[in-house]
Amino acid sequence: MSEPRDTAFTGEDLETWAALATVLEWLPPALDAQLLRDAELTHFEYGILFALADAPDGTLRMSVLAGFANSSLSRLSRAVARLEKRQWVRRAPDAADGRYTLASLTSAGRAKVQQATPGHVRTVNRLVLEPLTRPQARQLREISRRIMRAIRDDDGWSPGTGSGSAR
Amino acid sequence: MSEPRDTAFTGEDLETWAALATVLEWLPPALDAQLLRDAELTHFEYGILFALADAPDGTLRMSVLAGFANSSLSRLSRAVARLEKRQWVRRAPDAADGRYTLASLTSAGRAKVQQATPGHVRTVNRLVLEPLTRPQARQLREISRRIMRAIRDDDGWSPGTGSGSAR
DNA sequence: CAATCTCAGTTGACCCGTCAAGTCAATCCA
DNA sequence: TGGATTGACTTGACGGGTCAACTGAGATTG
Repeated sequence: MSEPRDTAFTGEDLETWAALATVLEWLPPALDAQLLRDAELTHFEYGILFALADAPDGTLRMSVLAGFANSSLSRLSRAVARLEKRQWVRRAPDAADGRYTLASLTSAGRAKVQQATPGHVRTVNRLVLEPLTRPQARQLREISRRIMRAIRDDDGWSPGTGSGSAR
Repeated sequence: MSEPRDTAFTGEDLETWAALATVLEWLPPALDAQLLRDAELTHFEYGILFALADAPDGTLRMSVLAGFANSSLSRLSRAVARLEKRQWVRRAPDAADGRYTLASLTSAGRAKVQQATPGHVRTVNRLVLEPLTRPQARQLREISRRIMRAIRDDDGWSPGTGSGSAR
């Protein structure tokens, strides 16, 4: 009941893609909206604080943090600058090797994550997990992983490592 | 094997969410990258041209187009201005009612969509559809719809209709 | 022990999106 | 008929992201 997957979508595939595309478009803003409203934090900034909160001493090298946040170094640099201005993060050169920069959560920053987390978790549950049956959640995990793998294998494309890299 | 879904993720839910979050972060840039490389078009701009190409006379009111593109009117206005500068779209006030603006595909614009479509379709197939089994694709459609519904019902939140709208 | 290289991180220029304030045509009353 | 209103865009100011320099610390090498 369906055609070779190439230069045109079959009706079924088209609907699948349209549905996923809509989620891709709506979910991130919806998540951002909740965090912004309740904690004045973008999802990306929340992710930074959350990663730091889980790290020993609440401290991580910028480049490692960029890995956790799936972010280019330059994006991270600007985001951490914002968080620093709000006193939730501090930066200092690594005493052991001055090439690295260590980002650390302040205690105000730790308080912020703790305050922001429950609402965010509830939102993810409400918008993503609760609408699904258990088997669907399990499928979603597997589906997502397959798509991730496809993207990673596609052409060596992966989230920017930063800026440089002239090949 | 799992807990009440509230202030903390169970391991399983955490993995599901982490996997989906990664797709949310990687897939749109991957799609954009292909279109940008092969057609110098963002996914959003492509969507505009595509919607116009499907419309009678290749013409649509800006506000209707905004609906198709899931976009605020102001975002659309800027994007169409870019497409107009590249001669793929023309704008003119609706002769029948000067409050409306009609956006029309030029013939160069129609050629552009036709040239860009096959590569884009192939990319969506490669990154999303082909990695999945048929039942998974079907599940993904249902899962996406459930999430869409949850977002829409959440609090009346829906993609911005534009800017105005106090309240 | 300099000249060079490498690599982490920062920053300037620019692009795109949002929000809020215009603009302007049509319509609605008074 | 003319002054407010409504609704469809458009636009200025601004925030945040990317890319491509740039900076500066440590490793490498002659």
